[in-house]
Amino acid sequence: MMRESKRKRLEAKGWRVGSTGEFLNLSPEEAAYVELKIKLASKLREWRARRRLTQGDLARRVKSSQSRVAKMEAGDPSVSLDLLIRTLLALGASSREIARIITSRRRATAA
Amino acid sequence: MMRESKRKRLEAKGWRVGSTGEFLNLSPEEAAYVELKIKLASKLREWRARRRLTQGDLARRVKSSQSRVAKMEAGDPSVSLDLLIRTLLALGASSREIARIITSRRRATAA
DNA sequence: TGACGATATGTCGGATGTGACATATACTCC
DNA sequence: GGAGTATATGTCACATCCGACATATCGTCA
Repeated sequence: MMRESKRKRLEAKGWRVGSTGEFLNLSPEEAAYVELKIKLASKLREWRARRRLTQGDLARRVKSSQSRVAKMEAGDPSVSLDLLIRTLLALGASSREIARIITSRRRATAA
Repeated sequence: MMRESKRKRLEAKGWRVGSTGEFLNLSPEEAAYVELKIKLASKLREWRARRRLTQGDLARRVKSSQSRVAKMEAGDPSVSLDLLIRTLLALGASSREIARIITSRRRATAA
């Protein structure tokens, strides 16, 4: 399956700003994939912020590294849905909560 | 993150039969991960069966191969959540539908 | 200003995942 | 029994992902 090729063009910049660029040349499923990732990513950051943990703390908890956590929270292309979901599960999220995250409407990022 | 190590012991056989072996030595999040995978996997098979497509047909549609589709539908350890979700998205599933699958209660496999 | 703590970005070696192919198994229908 | 079609299983080369490390950027406090 393709995907990463097109993704690359994205990460050059942008796509965190608006509403996840359908205005860019993403196929519907690519857009949906990125949307999903961003939702999980920002939920993860939210979770961590609420408990006032540093990325390093969180990393230790799920046996990862600070840099990878940063990438997770940024929805970096090098992070898979798989890792995001496993991480949330490792933090005790239930499948119901995961589902809620997935259906949630994404709140505007910054102003 | 560990995971695959333990998983290996599973695939020797079993784990498709009962209720996804908490009776095996899986940590809660590992169990949840496998559960999730199985739900998506069986939904995929269901989707395909309903349209009376062969695995080969489906594979062509999502640019994969018959064997990988078989593995996806079997929830094989070599298949990531990522691939399962991307495939469902590629088949036109909405995030809402994905979420529904995730929360769904799994029906008994065979008798 | 500088020092400090937190987060971001870049890179790399090794681990996992992926499509493809070969082959095995299963199930008709003749 | 064989032929034909579908699905399962094993393997492999190549791609992608991962944790780790180094380093850069940012924010705050003195």
